[in-house]
Amino acid sequence: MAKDRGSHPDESLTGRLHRIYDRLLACYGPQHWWPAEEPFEVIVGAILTQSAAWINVEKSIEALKQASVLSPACLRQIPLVELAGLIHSCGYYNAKAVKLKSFAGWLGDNYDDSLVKMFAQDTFFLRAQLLKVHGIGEETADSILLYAGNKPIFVIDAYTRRIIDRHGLSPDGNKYSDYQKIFMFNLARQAPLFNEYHALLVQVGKDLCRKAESRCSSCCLQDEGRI
DNA sequence: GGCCAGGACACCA
DNA sequence: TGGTGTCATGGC
Repeated sequence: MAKDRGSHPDESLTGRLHRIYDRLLACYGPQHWWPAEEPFEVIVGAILTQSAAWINVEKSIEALKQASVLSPACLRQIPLVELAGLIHSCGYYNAKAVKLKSFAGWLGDNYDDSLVKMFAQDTFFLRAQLLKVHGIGEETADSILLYAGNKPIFVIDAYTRRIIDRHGLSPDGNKYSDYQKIFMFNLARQAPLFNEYHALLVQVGKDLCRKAESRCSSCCLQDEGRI
């Protein structure tokens, strides 16, 4: 699967993934993701955080709470322009308002606004259904399944790709699913593990971006290979 | 003032 | 199938 195992060619990919995880956990500690009070808030956050900084997403979610519209029924009912105004801070507000309404409409039509019913579906069937909803792509669908539904699906984002590439673990293909298979096929399929692992990858990815360099002498993974 | 942030979609070749 | 433009604010 991987082209290159970096500086530990004899070690299994599973072993390397576990070692990276252990280093990150020791360095950053538990991340306690997703930062939300309930599953529906996780889903709204997953849509709003698309290409946006989380700090700005938090402002939008707080605005939705203050306006008492953080529910599927209210999101369907509120005028589009008004909804866009509430989520102004996270950018792409017009597009994201449409996306929120699309999900709320789909949830009402298919599951009577019940996330319990929704998550009772087979995980991969549900993933396929979510991908048909306007505004929900692979990363957002997987974030919903993992962080709102506690399903063992690994989330791949730009940070994860960057870390994998820099460790010489790049898959043969460049598709989302190619990167996802690295984790799904080489780690135990446990939601708590996938939850913490992805959160830690985002954290170290942010650190690397702040340091604005591909090789980071102070990074806790520096002796793990090509970071 | 420029770049980037926990993407997705529409359009085109 | 892959590349490109668009959506857009806020912080550094």
